[in-house]
Amino acid sequence: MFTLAEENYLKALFHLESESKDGVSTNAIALKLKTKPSSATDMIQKLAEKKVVAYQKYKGAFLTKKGKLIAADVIRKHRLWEVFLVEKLNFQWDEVHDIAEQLEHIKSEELITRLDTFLDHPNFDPHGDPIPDENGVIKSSDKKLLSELEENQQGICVGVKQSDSKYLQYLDKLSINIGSKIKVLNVEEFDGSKTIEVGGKSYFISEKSAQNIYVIN
Amino acid sequence: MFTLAEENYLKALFHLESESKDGVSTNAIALKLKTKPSSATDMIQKLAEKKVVAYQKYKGAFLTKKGKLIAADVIRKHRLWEVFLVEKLNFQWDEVHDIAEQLEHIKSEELITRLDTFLDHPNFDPHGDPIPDENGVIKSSDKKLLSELEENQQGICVGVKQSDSKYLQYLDKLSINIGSKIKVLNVEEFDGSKTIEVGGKSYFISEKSAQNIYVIN
DNA sequence: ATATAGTTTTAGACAAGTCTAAAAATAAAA
DNA sequence: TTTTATTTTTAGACTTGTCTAAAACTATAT
Repeated sequence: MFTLAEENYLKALFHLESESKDGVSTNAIALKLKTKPSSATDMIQKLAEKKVVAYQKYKGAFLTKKGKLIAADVIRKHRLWEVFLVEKLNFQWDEVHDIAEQLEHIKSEELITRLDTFLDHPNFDPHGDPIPDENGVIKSSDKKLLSELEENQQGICVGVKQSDSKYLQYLDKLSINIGSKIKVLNVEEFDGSKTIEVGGKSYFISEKSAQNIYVIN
Repeated sequence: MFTLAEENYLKALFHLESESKDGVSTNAIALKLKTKPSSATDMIQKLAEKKVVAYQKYKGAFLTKKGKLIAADVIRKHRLWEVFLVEKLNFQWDEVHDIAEQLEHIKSEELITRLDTFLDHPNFDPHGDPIPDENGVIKSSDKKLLSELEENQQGICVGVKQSDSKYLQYLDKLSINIGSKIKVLNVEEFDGSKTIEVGGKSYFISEKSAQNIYVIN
């Protein structure tokens, strides 16, 4: 069983690993977790003893297979709770992170199994990030930007890149939501703006705006 | 802001106060929280400094007005989460306590407000215990046992006293659930057994069984 | 009223997780 | 290749919440 602090370190390591090829420096971890490098060193050494992290002094750390599983499980919980908060409690996409950060540490396999079922086994969280399955496997997603779609292509909205309230309200006007099917009817060559179809109606969207919306297709 | 441990002490105190007129002994608190009396003393002293507990050495402790509010809030969260677990995730009444024990410490006013709305502002948890409102006020409940009802009286099931799986399955057969309207058609004098009407059908229930079901009317 | 039993508090220790300050190792620059 | 700068680790201290053992208080019984 892992403590809250341990889980947070594993999660941070998981995210940092995917960004940098080499081992992750204790400094980078400290930065991510808003703590001091000395604290990170302490914890990484502890996690190394527990065999969830591989670590050599001054050489950085990375997750072992076991560590990756635990981290993926925490991330799974986090993202499932985010879906719950948005879909069921009507939070906006940008309001849920801090709450999910707490909920992800609730200990109960059964709870997550049932939550997953209740939410109808979602594959993506409200930010468009994939939700690992029960075995920690992350479906390699075809997540791309709406701006990358060409004429007559379509995709399902899985999230947004940056999400401030005003922008979300704008999306509401276009009836774009998670799960919305978006079809590109027309692309304007000179500025990349698009005409799209959402829910039977057509709308106009600028290239800049389309670069902020994630879709899978 | 109160820590998880502090919240648990306040909650324990809240429950213990309602059982005994005098101040609550540190021993009783330790017993309830499965810790040692010395630990309880330490914590009570700390809470006294924070003005949420009134405490005199060797004389026991009780909650101040402020302490009561905080305790009621934790209990509110606990019970709302229990309703969620049972009504939405289909847990059984006896499986939810430990999970709610964790969920009750999640910090977010907004979350609880929305959860309350999502659950349609329930007044009772699955065990029939009343849910304090946003101001910590507990509706004085008319909770009684089904066995106390007389002929032609009726009540709404708000929970059970003891709940093992087998018993819950038995209740399912009688289509008794939280919120079920139960009408007493007939009471057998010599053994207290009853004929009741639930959902348009009539069933037979023993006195012993009726003593296990909470209703309000 | 005094000895005894039971309860409650204090004192000191420990584990987890953090911090600061100083030492050690690595990387960069002259 | 030295020197200098930067990164990383160690050492020691602090906080929270717990514990054990001992001391202080209260209640009980003779």
